[in-house]
Amino acid sequence: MFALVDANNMYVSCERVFAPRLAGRPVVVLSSNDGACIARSNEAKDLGVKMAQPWFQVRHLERSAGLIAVSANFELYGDMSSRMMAIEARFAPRQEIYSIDESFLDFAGVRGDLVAIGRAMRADVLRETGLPTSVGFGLTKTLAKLANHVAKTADRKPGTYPADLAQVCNFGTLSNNELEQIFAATEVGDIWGVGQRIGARLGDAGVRTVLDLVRCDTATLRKQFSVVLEKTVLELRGTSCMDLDDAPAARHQILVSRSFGKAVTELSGIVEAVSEFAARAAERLRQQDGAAGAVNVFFTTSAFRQNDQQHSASVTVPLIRPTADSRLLVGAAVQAATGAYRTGFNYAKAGVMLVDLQPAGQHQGELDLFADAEEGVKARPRDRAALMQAMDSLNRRFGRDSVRIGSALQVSNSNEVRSWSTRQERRSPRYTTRWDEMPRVRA
DNA sequence: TCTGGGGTCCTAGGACCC
DNA sequence: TCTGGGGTCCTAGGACCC
Repeated sequence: MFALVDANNMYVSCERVFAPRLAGRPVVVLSSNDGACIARSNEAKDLGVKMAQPWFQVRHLERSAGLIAVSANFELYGDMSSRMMAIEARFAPRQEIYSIDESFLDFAGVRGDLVAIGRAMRADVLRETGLPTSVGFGLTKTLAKLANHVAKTADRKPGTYPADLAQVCNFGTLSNNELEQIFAATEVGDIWGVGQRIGARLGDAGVRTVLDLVRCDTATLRKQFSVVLEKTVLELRGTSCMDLDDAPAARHQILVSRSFGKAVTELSGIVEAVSEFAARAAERLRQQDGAAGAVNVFFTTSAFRQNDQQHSASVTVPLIRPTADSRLLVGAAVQAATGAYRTGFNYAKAGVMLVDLQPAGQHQGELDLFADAEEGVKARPRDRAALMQAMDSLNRRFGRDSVRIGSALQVSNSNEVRSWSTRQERRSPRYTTRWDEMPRVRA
């Protein structure tokens, strides 16, 4: 038996823990540049705010409906997430952390009333972190996801599903008949693995509810759609096709990308941004003890600005050998950006992707063959690793960017506000991860 | 004026090989 | 006129997730 536990409106709930004035109010959390709504409280959903909806489209609700918007504070959310995950892990032998606000738990072999266990887990998470959660139990991961959807919806919109399934929903206790009624009341698009495109195509074929879908012939689905959809249907019928993954492998790619706060036209701005993104990606690469075989750099104009000439560049630079050295990775990114840059465009977004990732130190044998080819970076591998380690630990201790790669600083002084950097005008303090931003209690 | 930032998996088709 | 066949590997793109 699997459980899927997730926080309700995670980002908004995190903000509410430290700002009680947000309780009961319509609240949205905004993406970088305060561009779009990436989380909504139930009250904001009721006002009709859609996921990923541009802020300028709903901004009028600030005055007319008391909508409150805050900038995303990912440092806070990440820390709250790890606290929540640790509590959930106490309740089952195995846990897969699926996203910042969701984990699957494997209850195989656990005895007792699962609904009672689910309620106890909710209560612990709420008491220890302040975050409200929903819990769904099912024979497969897809069913657990659906049970979770039922738990949340029964709580939020009474009438859709039986009221006693609110907050904690265990499909294991339902009869076939009851389960069919739930399937019939759920649209295919609400299923894990069916998005907009597939949902629309299924709709065209007359398959609208989950009940319609589970009655389809799997071989036909496989032929007309994909094995992914076939697996989804098998899982809905109770045949487990997806295992719990409690030992996540290292990432296959590392991406750092950002929309600019203001359009960038000069090469210098692109180079600055790309340098910083590459340095940030390299940090993450070293965290997983990996090395990158190639660096991809892209930058693009905005398709939303229809009067602008459009241009997208994407260049991949292979490295002489896999590395996690920020200097080499930043160098490669700058080289790629310089080569692909074209003058006369309003660039709106850029990114750096590290690809061909592999465990660090796999290529020890061939090292010195190529040493001279890495221009400007003269260091033996061991010195190189030590230097990067020192840089990472200084940055951890004294704050991000205490030590940086030179080329990221060449163009503009680090103290001045760079034109491309993102705007976040409404960010809350990082209450749980910065000493100087901790909440204060007045006696 | 203003439109997120990460990831994963699968598939089709081309390059290449014998 | 007729112009092999089967396999692997890689990449780009599409779909999905939160």
